[in-house]
Amino acid sequence: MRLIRNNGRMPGLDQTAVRRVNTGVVLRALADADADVTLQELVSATGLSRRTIELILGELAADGWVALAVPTVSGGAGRPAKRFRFESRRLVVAAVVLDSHSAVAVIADLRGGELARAAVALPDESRDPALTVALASDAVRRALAEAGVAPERLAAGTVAAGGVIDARGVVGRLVNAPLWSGFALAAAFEQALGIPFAAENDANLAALAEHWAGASIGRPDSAWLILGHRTGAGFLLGGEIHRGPRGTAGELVESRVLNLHGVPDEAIRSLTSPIEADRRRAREAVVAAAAGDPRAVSDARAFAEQIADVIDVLTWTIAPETVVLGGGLEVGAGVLVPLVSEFLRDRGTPEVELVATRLGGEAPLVGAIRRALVDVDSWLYSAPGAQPPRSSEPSRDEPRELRR
Amino acid sequence: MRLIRNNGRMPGLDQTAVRRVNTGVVLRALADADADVTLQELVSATGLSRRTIELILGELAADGWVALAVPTVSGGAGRPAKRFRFESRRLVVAAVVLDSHSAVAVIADLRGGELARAAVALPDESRDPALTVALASDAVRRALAEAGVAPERLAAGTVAAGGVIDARGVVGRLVNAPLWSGFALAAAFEQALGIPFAAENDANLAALAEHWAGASIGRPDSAWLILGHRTGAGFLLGGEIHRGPRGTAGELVESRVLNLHGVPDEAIRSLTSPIEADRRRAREAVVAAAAGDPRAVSDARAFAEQIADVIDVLTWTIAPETVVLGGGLEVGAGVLVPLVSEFLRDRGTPEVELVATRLGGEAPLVGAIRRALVDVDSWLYSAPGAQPPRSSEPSRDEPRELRR
DNA sequence: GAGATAATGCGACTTATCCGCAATAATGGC
DNA sequence: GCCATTATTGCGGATAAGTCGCATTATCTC
Repeated sequence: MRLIRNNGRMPGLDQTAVRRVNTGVVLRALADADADVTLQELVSATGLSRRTIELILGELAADGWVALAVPTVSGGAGRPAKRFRFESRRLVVAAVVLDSHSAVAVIADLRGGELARAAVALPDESRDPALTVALASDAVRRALAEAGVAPERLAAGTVAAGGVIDARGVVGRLVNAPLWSGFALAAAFEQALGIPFAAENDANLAALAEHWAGASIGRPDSAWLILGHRTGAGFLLGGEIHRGPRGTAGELVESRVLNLHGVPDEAIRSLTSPIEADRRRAREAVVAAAAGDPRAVSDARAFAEQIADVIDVLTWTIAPETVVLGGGLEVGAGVLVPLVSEFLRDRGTPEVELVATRLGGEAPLVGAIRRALVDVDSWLYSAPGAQPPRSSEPSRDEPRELRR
Repeated sequence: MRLIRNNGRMPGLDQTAVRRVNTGVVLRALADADADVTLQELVSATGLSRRTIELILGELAADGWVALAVPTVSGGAGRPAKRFRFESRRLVVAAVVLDSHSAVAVIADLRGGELARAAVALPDESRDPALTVALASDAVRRALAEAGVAPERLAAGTVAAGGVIDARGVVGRLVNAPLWSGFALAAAFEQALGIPFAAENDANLAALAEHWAGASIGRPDSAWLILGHRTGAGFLLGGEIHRGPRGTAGELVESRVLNLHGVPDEAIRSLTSPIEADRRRAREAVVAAAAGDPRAVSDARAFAEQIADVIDVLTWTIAPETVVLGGGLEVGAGVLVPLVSEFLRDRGTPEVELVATRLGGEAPLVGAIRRALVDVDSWLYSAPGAQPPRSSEPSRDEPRELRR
């Protein structure tokens, strides 16, 4: 007699849910604080009573999430308040960035701070997914060792790569690497490292990074755009990556209608080239355009017009509030932004904020860190019904109230 | 000493929050049930104990949200269970659809069922926003009276209109109606009727409607598309309307890059015309194409190619899982869908589900009902920290535990 | 060293959930 | 028609977790 549908909807709550949520709220407040905090500060931040916070802190301290800070020198009169410190290395995450020639692995703490980094060259053009994952996983382990963190503390990871990657971390099509098509990239890293792993398009992660700690802070609807030698976009909607059901969102270069393939040979387009010599020539073209050299200005205008066309299309579809020029374009932003804005005005495109990346080439890596942290957050901080990671529990003395 | 940021994050919970949430869970289970339900059924649907549900039902009944159903004839042995009925008319919502010639107002109950409808002709081409709102509000009041519902029970409303409308219900640009530019449409209805009102683009509401009760059920990432005489799209991402910060998402016709203005004169394009004679000719063209008439087939192919081009662009940006052909196109779906699919294959566009509207011309209206219900849901069913409507409380005996 | 000040530690009270027993109201066989 | 069977109801009591407030404690200032 199934008269009532309850398709995965929220189940009823009991008191223990309250404690679960409140524990998360307190932990989050601690993690977000700039410095060690007092009970009073937690009271005003969470709205909970001091007594409750006291009890929760007791449990958190017993499980190693917080520690009493050294009895710092106090300011005013009265009994000095205890200060509590969030143990941001209680767990760490891994970020991996793959390109055709190398892999970089970074270990970061729960606040996103980088603890260690390791790089590895990938066999020239071998393009073997399994080998790549093996080498990159080794790099993660080396970085972990260098950071001096026990492997059990590694809670989650994210790998950034080019091309179409769907929500389950399966590669759709990698430019120039047919062997990767259909490869379960995220699952391969999960297998190799024994922790939950996500795989995401690098432009999407760059967009996430800029929103977290870059040029689009406070702009939850933004796009990260690269054009020229490479072409792609990453979209953030409501602060979350928008990849679409098959991961195709952002791979503008694949559209034969938009036709961004036929790349003319203006030097300025090579700002996004992976080859240093090309990039140097492109930078020279930017300087020349800035100086008013007619040929360089004409080239820059042609490039800017193509950028404006793409932004116009984005405005009537994805409708970002902000567009971040990334992947090398930031070098030419001084010349390009005014030109692009002019073309947009000509087309009657509604105003869009146009800014240059602030994270530069680090953007995909920073985004991968952030992405992994979001995964951890989802089970670490409250959220009734959240699930702890599947593979390996980070530690035996996991706090009970966070377990289920 | 603001060391802790708590920018609108979730505050701590106390026990009353549990009751608030559980009350909402029970109410939602009641509302979602197909028929009157027993306590046992609520237990299995919510996971709460019978005792708790009993207490909550007592409060809900006292406040008029549920009633004891007639002691229906029972089936098996044992004491027959009481059956509870959700009072779906405890509150109602209003949906208004504006086009250039008329306004339609509908009153619907909390399950979305239509209770009454009223229409009004708008003065020919007068295009006065204030007058339009006044006439449409009168239609709402007439429908309310016809439904026999006390005005205090009207909880929220939504108005559907063409053009760019931002998240606060301000009109950006209405095709052929410059007087409307910048008009605060939602606020005008709020003023006139004294209840929270939303204003949304009609294509966006159509997309919402198809997902709720039409062709894209179970497809939270979908697009509703219309091309030809009229051109526009509505996007649903994660089950919610995606309009972009300025409401520009979906107004593809505005893009000079996509250039969907220059409408050739193939008869089949007039499927989306507001003029009945044009539509009849278009339907004849569809029949002719289906019969193999060379000229008609050629026209249909040209139209299908343009549709395919738009879908290709959407795939690499919005990336819908499903595209619903609406606003008259459903008539030609039999002819158009295969042709569009063929063009998409040619372009290498990843597979997209392509379906015809199931709600037809009612889609924007149904979407407006749904949109208003979503507003009500947000404060009616649980959600700690939810706000009741601003303007007029629906009734004096509002349940206490739902108030704050 | 005394007073002022602010944080801590803890007991008492409240809210809301869950558990389980006894009472209740139908059905159906004899 | 009566009684056993059965599922539901009604309600008292235990438990979890949050709030309030008083007495205590630790530090600074004069």
